[in-house]
Amino acid sequence: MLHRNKYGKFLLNKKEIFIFVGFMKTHFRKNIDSWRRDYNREYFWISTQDPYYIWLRETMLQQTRVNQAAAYFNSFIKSYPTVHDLAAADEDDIMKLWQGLGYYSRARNLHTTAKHIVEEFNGIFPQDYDSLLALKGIGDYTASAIMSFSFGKPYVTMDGNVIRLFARYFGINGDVSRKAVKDEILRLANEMMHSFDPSVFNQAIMDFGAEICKWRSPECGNCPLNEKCIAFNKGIVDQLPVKKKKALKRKRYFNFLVIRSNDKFVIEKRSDNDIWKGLFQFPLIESNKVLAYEEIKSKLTEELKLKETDIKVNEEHQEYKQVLSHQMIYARYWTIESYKDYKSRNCISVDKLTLSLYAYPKVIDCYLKDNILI
DNA sequence: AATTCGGGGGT
DNA sequence: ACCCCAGAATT
Repeated sequence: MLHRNKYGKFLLNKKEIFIFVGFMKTHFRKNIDSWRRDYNREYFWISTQDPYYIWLRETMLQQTRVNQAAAYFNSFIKSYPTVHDLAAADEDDIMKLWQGLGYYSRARNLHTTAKHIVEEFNGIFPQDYDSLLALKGIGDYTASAIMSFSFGKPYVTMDGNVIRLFARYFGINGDVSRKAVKDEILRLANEMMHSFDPSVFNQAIMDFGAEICKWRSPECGNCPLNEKCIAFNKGIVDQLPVKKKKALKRKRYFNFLVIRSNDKFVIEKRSDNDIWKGLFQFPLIESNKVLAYEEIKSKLTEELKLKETDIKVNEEHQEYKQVLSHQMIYARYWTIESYKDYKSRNCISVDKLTLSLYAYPKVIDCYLKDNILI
């Protein structure tokens, strides 16, 4: 059935491909079904089809491991048991509860969409894909998750696990960051789902990707799909899926000014379209290199308009490094004794005892825990 | 299509 | 070091 073309690749005519893929589909469906029947993954969240819970859970799981999101999910449903509670919440409180989970636009979009559902839809989630997709923070994956897990409709949740599983099983060697390649995988997955319970199928393929068809050291030896898995039979499992290399990280130097007078501290909310939008920090001077003591002192008068007679700057050598997906943050801290209340930029003055009520990025939270709140 | 949004964890 | 993670929004 298989013969080679002049490039050495296997070539099939249309009819042969149809039959070949048909065999693979039957094999996949049969074996993924028997696998998931024996499989029992422990989940930390309650078993439910409530779209509010599904939406919240799937939003937290975007680019986030199950184990990392679980505790956050539980604290959210405790503080905000319904979409009405979330809609009525103070955004700073939501951010505080989200602190540490990352991708903070998710938390802001969560609030926006909760308010939208309460005000426009009387608290009822829309039950069609396009209406869900139109909501802030809901993309293809999350819309499909709500459609299948809450409403039992046949939409494939094509996450990283599913892309990896299908790229390997069908030996797809196109760059999976390209839309055409993802569309092809989605088409195959949709055919596979046919006549399955959509929620069972989605759960099965995502669990399978996470537990068996793992990125590194996948369990091909025990894999119930290995008989027809193209990547396995060609010995190229570790080469799939194909993805473009990541860009280099930008380096940024953050000089935080810990301004205190008596037991008051100055913090400000990040509002630019930049990392950590909506979180609080100490007043910041950013630079493209490490700044020396004298340079900091001159910037204080320039950028923060602090008078030298009103302050006393203490040298601080501690540095925290924070690695993000696209940036390296080198954070330094300068303690400043201020003899007057500092009021400038969008700063607020906060008592030491209430500092912990605000949401901070990790570099600030760690500094507070190590040096202030001890 | 490419880039940018965190932070934790595996290899 | 490097890459991934139950992705989405923006440019």
